[in-house]
Amino acid sequence: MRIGELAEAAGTTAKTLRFYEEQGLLPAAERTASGYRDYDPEAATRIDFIHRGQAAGLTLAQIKQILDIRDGGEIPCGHVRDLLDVRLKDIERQISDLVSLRDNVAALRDAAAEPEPETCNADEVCRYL
Amino acid sequence: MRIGELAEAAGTTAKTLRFYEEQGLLPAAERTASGYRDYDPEAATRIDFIHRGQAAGLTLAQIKQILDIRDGGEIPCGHVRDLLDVRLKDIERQISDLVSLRDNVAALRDAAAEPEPETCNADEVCRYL
DNA sequence: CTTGACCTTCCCCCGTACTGGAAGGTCCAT
DNA sequence: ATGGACCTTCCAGTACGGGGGAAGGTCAAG
Repeated sequence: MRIGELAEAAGTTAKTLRFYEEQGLLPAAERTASGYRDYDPEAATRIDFIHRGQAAGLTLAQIKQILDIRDGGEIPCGHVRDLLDVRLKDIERQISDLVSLRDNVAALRDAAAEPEPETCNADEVCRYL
Repeated sequence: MRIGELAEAAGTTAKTLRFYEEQGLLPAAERTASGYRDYDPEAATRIDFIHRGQAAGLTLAQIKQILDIRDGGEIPCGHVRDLLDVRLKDIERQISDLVSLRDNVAALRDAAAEPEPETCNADEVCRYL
């Protein structure tokens, strides 16, 4: 099948598939006599996997690591678990950072809710920030 | 004072200050006869304000909006409040997105905690993702 | 007078995951 | 044979906040 068909089947674009190939996430496709990429319909499975990885917040580089292990004939379960573990800790850290930020921003906004401009002085630009 | 001194006083780098000037966050400094930027030590206050804005998660473009209002002789309280309001909603959305993601990733990781590689098949790359 | 630290402008580079567009070739139907 | 939809490669740009380094000028100390 051609790149456009595969892209539609996998819910993405031809442009993105060429990009994935360039990044090493998809193997170089076979070519027709005229140079068109000719895909096995099963390639869609691999693209689905990439999408699942993205949904889990993995970067393309991390997804590529998993794919490389699998392509090397090994079973990537262990690495997947490690990546998920690291990713989970990272997400937790992001959440707690954002929660702190939310509290700070909320406090600032509340202070700014009833502004008393006359107490502002130009030196500090805005006393509510 | 020279750009390097100001940078150190404000906890940043000369490079960043030139960048801020280029972006319109800092007014063009006066120049010495030989072309060196010559700052008023009070410029540090403005840089501190930029840092406070960044700490509140505002972009440089948003901080510039506030600065422009202040530089226009108006009081930016209202705009600051609006920006903080929008920022707060955005942070809350990010938090709830991340919480959902955390739950999904945690479930995947737990499933991968005791892998049964024999039940994996190459077609799906990794059944734990 | 020289050395070293500082300054100037300039343009390119980082990561992330694409997207847009130009210039040209191909496939299929009419 | 012609039109339109598709394909190819390559180059550039997006948002964000800077960083790296070259080529050259300047300043103060020794």
